[in-house]
Amino acid sequence: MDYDRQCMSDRIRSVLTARIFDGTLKAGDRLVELEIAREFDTSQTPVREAFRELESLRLVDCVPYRGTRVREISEREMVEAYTVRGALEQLAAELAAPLLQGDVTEIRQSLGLIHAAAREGDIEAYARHNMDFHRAIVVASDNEVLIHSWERLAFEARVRLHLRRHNEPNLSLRALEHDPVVDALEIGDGKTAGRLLREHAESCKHRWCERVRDADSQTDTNSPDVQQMNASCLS
Amino acid sequence: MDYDRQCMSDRIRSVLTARIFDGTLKAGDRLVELEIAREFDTSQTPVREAFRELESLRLVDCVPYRGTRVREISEREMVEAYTVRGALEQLAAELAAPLLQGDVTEIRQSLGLIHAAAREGDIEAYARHNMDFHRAIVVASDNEVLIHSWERLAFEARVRLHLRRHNEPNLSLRALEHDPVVDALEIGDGKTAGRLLREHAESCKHRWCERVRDADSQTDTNSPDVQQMNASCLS
DNA sequence: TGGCGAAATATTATCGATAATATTTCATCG
DNA sequence: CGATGAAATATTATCGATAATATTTCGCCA
Repeated sequence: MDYDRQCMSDRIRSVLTARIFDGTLKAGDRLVELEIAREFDTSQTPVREAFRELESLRLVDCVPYRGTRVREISEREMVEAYTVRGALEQLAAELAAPLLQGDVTEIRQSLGLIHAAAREGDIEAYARHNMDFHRAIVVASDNEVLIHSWERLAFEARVRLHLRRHNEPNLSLRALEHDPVVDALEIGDGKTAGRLLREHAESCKHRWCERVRDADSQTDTNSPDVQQMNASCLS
Repeated sequence: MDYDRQCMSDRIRSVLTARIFDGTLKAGDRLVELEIAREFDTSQTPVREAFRELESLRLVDCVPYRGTRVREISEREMVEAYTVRGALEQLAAELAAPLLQGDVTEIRQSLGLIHAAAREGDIEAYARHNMDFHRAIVVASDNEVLIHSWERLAFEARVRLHLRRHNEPNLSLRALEHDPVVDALEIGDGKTAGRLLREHAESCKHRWCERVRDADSQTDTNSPDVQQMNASCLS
């Protein structure tokens, strides 16, 4: 049997997800069912199903009889997500440390790629490898529910949003925060690794807040709205 | 405008959710689209949309061209969920404590109802008020992302499953674990409240594990499969 | 008797059309 | 002019039917 079978609705969902992640679809953009149906040369039905899934991933908002739009990610939600992420990754590190038994080769490999991307100033690559790094730790916890909860934060979108906000002045400096985490995991010290990861999340959050404040004060007179800000970030 | 508008698919979703929670639909049960469509006197389309939402709530499993079933909740997943729940509620307490400013009236009210239900041996009421208690703390964190992550654990189903596993020998004793949490919150000690909540989740997890072990050793010869176990628990 | 494969059956995935609802346009009136 | 509301338009929600796929039944043969 063909288990890789893909329904039309699944294809549509992945394409739309990718577009939201890569910024082709910006926060607030309207998604019209028949338009997308035409694009995929299909009927309305699979498009609607795709929308429902995107909605439960919190990537879009559906309002009955009024349509579907790419969800705004408010500054507040961003901060909240960092907080939750910190707690989940702390737990992940604590669970992962005894399971890894000192074998952090995979995680250290991601770390190497992070540093390389930082040196070259490649923001896209940095974001990707950064996600891989954090995901590797979460997956190492071997707790499916935790992995699922973490994935649902859809941090990928948020990380890219974050890095594009302004050109990160010092990507390499930021990358260095990851090193002691791996060192702690290697010697099986989950508590320390967890604490460091949580602090890392907090420091990312604070950097984000500072930037938003800076950006707001610059454009204070004519554009104080978060909605606009997010739209431009994702583009 | 009528913002309470309910689509057919939403109605179907809520009814099916309720049936899964209250045990009318048991783990493993098949859900046939046209059967449900007939029952609600509607077409297949809204039923399918409802299924998609239930799937993203992890209440059912959909396999392309093979149908939809109520999801099994394995023993392992149960344990994993307790672990994640502990971490999320710990964070919630830490965030909530400074915001509550000593006002724990609502939380203490839930606690009273928990004790009352425990005294009367009313398992349904205990489960309900227990959820209200924990939710009240999570909501008090005022972190939407955290609240959402916690709700998604769909702990309601799991708590009922847990309590019905066998008649809880001492509901009142168990209820007492909640009291020091509220005391800590009242004096603004979020760290302690959080630690206690996490320990509470751990102790629930361990009680659960012991029971599963007991039940397994009893029926060891003819029914060692978790699948069957969960099915009967939900009934 | 038991395994194999083709028809029969059951069910899901998708379609094209229509009903229900929201939004826009625009003529009318004060 | 600006407000108002009815028609026109756009879009979503649902329908009934069909195509695609999986499962079952059952006759056939070794």
